[in-house]
Amino acid sequence: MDDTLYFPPRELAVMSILWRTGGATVAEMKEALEEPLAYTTVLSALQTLEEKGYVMHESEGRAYRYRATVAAETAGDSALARVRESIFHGSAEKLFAHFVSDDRLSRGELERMRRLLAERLGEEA
Amino acid sequence: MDDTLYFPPRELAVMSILWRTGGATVAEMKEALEEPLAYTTVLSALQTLEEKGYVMHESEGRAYRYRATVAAETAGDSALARVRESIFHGSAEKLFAHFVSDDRLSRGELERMRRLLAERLGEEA
DNA sequence: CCACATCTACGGAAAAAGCCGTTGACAAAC
DNA sequence: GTTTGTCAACGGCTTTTTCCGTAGATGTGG
Repeated sequence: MDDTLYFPPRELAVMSILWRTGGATVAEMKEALEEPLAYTTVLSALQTLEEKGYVMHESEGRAYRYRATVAAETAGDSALARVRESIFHGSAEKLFAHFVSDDRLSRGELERMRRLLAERLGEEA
Repeated sequence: MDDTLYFPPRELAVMSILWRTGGATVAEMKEALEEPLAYTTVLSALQTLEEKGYVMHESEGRAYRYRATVAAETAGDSALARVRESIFHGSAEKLFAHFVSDDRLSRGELERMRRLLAERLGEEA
């Protein structure tokens, strides 16, 4: 079993909306997507994802409501591991260093991160 | 100009080796890749990447030596932004929280991260 | 009942990604 | 000089991804 979750760009965009909303009909999905796509294009994407097992659907009135079957956190694990491995030479610290060097991070964000890290270090005592 | 760098799985594996080594011939690349691929398969991957402008080559003896034209850090920016956007609802803190919750992080790693973060917060004074 | 809107299923085209065999160039080994 | 090994170029095939039109089902308003 390969636990490596991988989503190509468009499929990731679809999953992203499912994670945000908790579930969506095709029409809602089409609306939520940045790019204007045909209705059937959106449906196809969802059906492809369903075939792969990353999505399921249930009837809601006359339409289907689609939901993710994998948690965003799980996908996050996989994605971060891949980024660490492939781009930061397997080093979590390198990834972290690069992550916090981003100018766009506000002081508030950084301080909340510090608090989180302190808690994480504390709990380990 | 679309500054979004995206590498499908195999191409990412190739880029990863170029970032690690600083450059590689086809034979070296073939050797370095996990999976056993035909020589021409590896060459094709490099040529595809070159066509996209992510890689260049120079002659070295009778062979070519390939190098990345994009820095790993640049690809890292792009990848982390995508992960943050798509999976962690655009929140750097959520990404961070998830990142540090990983059990496999050692105390030493966590402490070095704390130091990095402290420096980052200090320099902003 | 009929037109209209909304929905899924199905099929298929086009492009990207992945994979490799064959070919011909070239040099080193014999 | 001929064989052998290593190299890049090229073309071709398969699978995956992306995209959409058509068809058929079903409900709604007139």
